[in-house]
Parts: sequence; structure tokens; C-alpha cells
Amino acid sequence: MPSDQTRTAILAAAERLYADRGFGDVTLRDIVAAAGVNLAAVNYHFGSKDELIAELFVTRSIATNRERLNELKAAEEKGGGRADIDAILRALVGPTLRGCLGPDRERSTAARFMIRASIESVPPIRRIKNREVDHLRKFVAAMRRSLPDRGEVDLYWGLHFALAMAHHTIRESERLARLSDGKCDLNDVAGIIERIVAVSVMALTGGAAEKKPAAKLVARDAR
Amino acid sequence: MPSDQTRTAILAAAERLYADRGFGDVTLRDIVAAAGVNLAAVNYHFGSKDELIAELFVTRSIATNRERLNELKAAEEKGGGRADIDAILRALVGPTLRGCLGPDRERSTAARFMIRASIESVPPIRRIKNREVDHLRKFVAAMRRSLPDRGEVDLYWGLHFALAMAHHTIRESERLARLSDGKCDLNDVAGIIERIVAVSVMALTGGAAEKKPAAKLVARDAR
DNA sequence: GTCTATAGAATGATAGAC
DNA sequence: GTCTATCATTCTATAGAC
Repeated sequence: MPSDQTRTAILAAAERLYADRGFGDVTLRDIVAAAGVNLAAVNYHFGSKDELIAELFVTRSIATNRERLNELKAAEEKGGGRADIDAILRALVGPTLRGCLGPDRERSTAARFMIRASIESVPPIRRIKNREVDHLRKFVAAMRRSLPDRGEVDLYWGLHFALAMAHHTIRESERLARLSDGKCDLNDVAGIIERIVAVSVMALTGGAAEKKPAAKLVARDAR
Repeated sequence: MPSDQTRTAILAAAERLYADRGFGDVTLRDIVAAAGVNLAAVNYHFGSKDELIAELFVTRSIATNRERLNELKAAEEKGGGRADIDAILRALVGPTLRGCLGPDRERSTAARFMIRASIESVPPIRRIKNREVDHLRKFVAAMRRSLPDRGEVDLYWGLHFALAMAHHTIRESERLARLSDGKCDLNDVAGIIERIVAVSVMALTGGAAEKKPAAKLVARDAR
């Protein structure tokens, strides 16, 4: 896969068109026209329309996952192997939210594409998301170290709810803005992250924001 | 629209096929074959494939919305015009969750169809969901009566997060079951509802489950 | 009014020339 | 590695039988 100008042009054109008009309304012919290449080039380079979409999505999502793990690692190192629960949750939902929300002007093509992927949830993207479980287990492990007294089931539900709020905010940002008549500021990404983290911490700790001093390091990665 | 055997057969076959195999994998030809009718009958009775999907979805979703409003009304009457916040939230997420989750054996075709609609989120269904805002305003109004001291923005976020947890649980139930290795019991619908309501109440009341005595009736439906 | 048979337009995929 | 030409399948539209 050396400097493929055609391949790159297809990827760029596809991401932009999908971001602007959604997966359902964009045909391969639209993409090749925008990229200035031949129709058959898509199948040659990617195999199928679905695989083109999959490639676009994995590229963006491994970047987000790496960011998440970096933040998680930093939080755990700072806490001597055991991160505060809010830092863990911030590492989980922060990169995704920062990547998708924010002032309209600054929304990159990549961001709009990921929003679209979150909303439309087309088959190739669902298949990739289903392989995300291993990635999430690392956060469960960190949560277990952070809240060793909490039952395991509660940890899973807490993680699940945190992701629920983050993804639903991305998916339904327009509806929330309309429902609230603009009163919910969806450009205040930092505020949204703190709101979601705060609720998730409450869900996990039962309302009392108990702050425990870092105890001895728990090295074993459970599971 | 008198006793349309053909029309009914199409609806039943379409709902079953979509529930089983998803919107992307089922063609109109599959549907008419299962229903034992002619291809053109779909366009005659519904106009297009999208309108057929829309009709299936609105039928099920007005049923859910009516159930929601009935529960809300009962809760407000019981409280003399002002319902407890947990009852309001239970009326919001209960019908949806009861309709979609539960023991596999008892999952009706309608339930599986609604899960599919929630996961795949195809254009005609998105269009209908976007008109759901007026329905949600009734819940915001009830929440305002229940928590008059809470800022309006917090109410919107609370409602938003409650819906987030409910819908995400439906959408990602399989992933949660896999992540938790079956430890999160997704057949315990009542337990899930209480979990979501509890977290939503905490999100709205700041962690302290304050229970205020019903004050004087607030009749005006704000907004 | 209700339904059938059939044709049309558009799409994703592929075979083979260059 | 790229392109032209073509295929099978899909949704949609219409003319006409019952």
C-alpha cells in the first residue's frame, strides 16, 4: 500500500460526503465523482462499500481509543496504580465527547463523520463496535482497582450508564437543543463532560462522593 | 381502509422479517414473498418502502407513548397534581424498557422490531423520532411541577440522561451482557428500571434523595 | 377500489482490456 | 493500478385486468 493517491482521494471524499449527507444518501458514484477517480477503483482498493465505511470508522476510532487509554494510564500513574473514579470516567467519555461535540465552526470532517456513524449505526460500523468489548474491559479493571468495595455488577452498570450518557448526548444533541430551546449549551464540551462524570460517579458511589485515600497498589488485573 | 387482508399481511410479514433480520437485509421482495402478495401491493398500500417502515414504527410508538402518558397522569393525580420525580421518570422509561427487554421467550415480534428500530435507526424512523419533542415537553412540565426549585436546564439534562440510559440499555443489551459475562441480568426488567430511575433521580436532586411533601397544586403547564 | 404484470432507473459489484 | 463495459439486484412507477 504505497503512496496511493487514488486510495487517499477516495477516503477523503467518502468521509466528507458521508459526514455531510449520511450513509444512506451517498452512492459510490457520488464518491468517485467527488474524488475524481473511476467507479471500479473503490472495489479494487477496498473490496466493497461496506469495507470502505469500515476503514473510515476504524481509523477514527482507534485514535479515540488510544486517547482514552493514554488518559487512563496517566490517571493511574498519578495515583500510584489506582486512579480516582472520576478520572477514569473522564478518560472514558472525554475523548469521545471532545471529538464529536464543540462549536460548529471547529467541527472537523472527522468529527462530523463520527457523529454520523453514531447516529446511523450502519452494519459495518456495528460489527466494529461489537469488537470493542476488550477495550472496555481495561476500564472495568481500572474501576475495580479504584472502587474495590463496589460489587462487580455495579461497576458494569456504571460504565454502561456513563457510555449511555456520552453517546446519547452525541446522537441526540440536536433534539436536546430543540427540546431545551437552546438552554442546554452543547458547545460547552467541558461542562458536559463534567456533568456526565458527576452523574456516573453518583451512580457508582450511591450519591456520596466519597474520596478514599489511595491504598496499597492492586496489581492483579482481574478477569 | 376496510378489511384489508393484503395490507395486514404485508404489515405482519414486514414486522416479522425486519425484527428477525434487520432493515438492511430485508427487501420488499422478501416481504411480499412471505406475505403471499404481489410486489406492487406494497407501493399501492404504503407508497414506498420507507413509508411502510414508518407505519410499522408509528403504530408501536404511539402505543408506548400512550402508556407513558397514562402512567404520568396516574402519578400526578395520585399526588394531587404534583407527582414524585421518581414516578415521573418511571413513567418515562418504564413502558419503553418493558416493551423491549425481558425474557427471550416472551419477546414478541413487536418488541424485537422496536429493538431493531432502536439499533439501526433508519431514516424514516429518525424522522418520526424527531417529532417526539412535543411528547417529551409534557414530561418536562411534570418535572418542573415536581421539582420547582431545580433550574430548568438541570431538568432537561435529567430527562436527557434518563432517556440515554434507557435507550442505550436497549441498544447495547447484548454488549453489556457480554462485557459483564452475563452478570448483569437483562431479563430483570423491573430491576433495570429501578436502577435507571435511581440514577436519574440522583442526577436531578444532586445525590440527596430529598422527598418533599406535596405542596400546593401548580396548575399551569409551563411553556 | 384492489391487485397483477411488467417496465424503468439506479445501485453495488465484477470481468477483462489496457 | 486503472478504466470501460456490463451484470444482477433493488426500489419505484404505470398500464391494465379483475
